Amino acid sequence: MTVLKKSEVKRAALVKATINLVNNQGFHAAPMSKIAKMANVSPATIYLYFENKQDMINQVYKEVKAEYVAFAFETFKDDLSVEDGFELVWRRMAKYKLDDIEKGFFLSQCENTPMIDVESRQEGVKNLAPLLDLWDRGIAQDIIKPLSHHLLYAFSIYPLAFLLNAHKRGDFKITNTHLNDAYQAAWASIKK
Amino acid sequence: MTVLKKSEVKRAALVKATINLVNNQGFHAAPMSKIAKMANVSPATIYLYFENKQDMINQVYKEVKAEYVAFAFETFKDDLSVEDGFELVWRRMAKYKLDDIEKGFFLSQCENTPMIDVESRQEGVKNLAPLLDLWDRGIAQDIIKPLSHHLLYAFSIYPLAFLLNAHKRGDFKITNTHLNDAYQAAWASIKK
DNA sequence: AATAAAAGAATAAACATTCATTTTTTATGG
DNA sequence: CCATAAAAAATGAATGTTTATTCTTTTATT
Repeated sequence: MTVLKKSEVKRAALVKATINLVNNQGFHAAPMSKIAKMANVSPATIYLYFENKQDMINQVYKEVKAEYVAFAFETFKDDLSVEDGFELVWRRMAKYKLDDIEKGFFLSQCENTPMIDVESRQEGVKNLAPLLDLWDRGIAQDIIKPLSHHLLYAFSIYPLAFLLNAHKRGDFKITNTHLNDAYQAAWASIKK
Repeated sequence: MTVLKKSEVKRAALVKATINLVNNQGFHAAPMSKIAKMANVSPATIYLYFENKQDMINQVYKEVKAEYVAFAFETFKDDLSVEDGFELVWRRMAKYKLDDIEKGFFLSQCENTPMIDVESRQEGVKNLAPLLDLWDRGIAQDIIKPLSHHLLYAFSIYPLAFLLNAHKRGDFKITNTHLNDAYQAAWASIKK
């Protein structure tokens, strides 16, 4: 087990508290004082780790996004077929978000709000490069529709965010069957 | 031309200002004072039309959502085939959001945040009943995959929100070709 | 003993909401 | 059609809280 320096423990608690509060109350109702309290830390301590609230939310977003994509591609190998590669990555993405609903939901929420700075968002998107490469390979091989990355993303990856929200709200329980159906729908929408 | 009572004019200006500010700064950075200024109205006037900020955002959401669905189904007829009916409604939804990007983006933003009250969200969802009926018809006729409404929505309608956001941010311009491609992808994901 | 990390209390600005007046609209009687 | 009084709508300024952030002191680490 890795031993964390004290400071890393506190920082992690702050990140976790931020995600939780933003998820459940919204950014507007997640004051620094509450975040500090939830992380068992003094408000002043936050400013040892983050410049200000905006910097905090940006850092949290970038970290979670990077972790998410790293997880999704962890077991990916270049010699997989496009279809197998896509399925693998898609399922890892789903797994990441379902195994840590809070982080998954946080990412969803960040997709649509002006909460995150433009630069941070762009940096978050950069992480997706391996997926875009995979799609390009698929397009070259005539397996995937020759569409803009935006369209491919919108129809194959983005829908997960909706399902996750419904799941977290309790409107809808994502079962294994649903997950399989969802994967089929994702693939059907982008395959040639 | 319908003549509006003075009050309806002011209320409409407030709604518009709210949508604009929430879209561009986020709920947390849309103070009542700014909303009032943008609507050319005194802050106190807001409270003649809305109970408080939360009530305001809920009302705005419900109104826009109702208008959106009404528009989408305006030209719908029960005697259309499932496929034609779906295409019609899908395209009307896209048209509504593209013709009024601000409202369209506002709706997208509302899908993922705890900004809107649970009850208001549920009321907004109720409007979609005709679409769910259409899907059920399609399922009964073996034209549409027998999936949960949540899945059908996630893959066929929800992706528009992503495209609209990218469009509004300037990352991506939705052309007619894109729109056709998007419709094809939407249909491919839900058709049997 | 020196340095770094953390804390609680203090500060100043921003905020949602209300209050006391003023302006505008509506209704009424000549 | 007008004058005017009552009612409604709208306002700017005030209120009391809440907020992000900083300051000074205390505690922990080196």
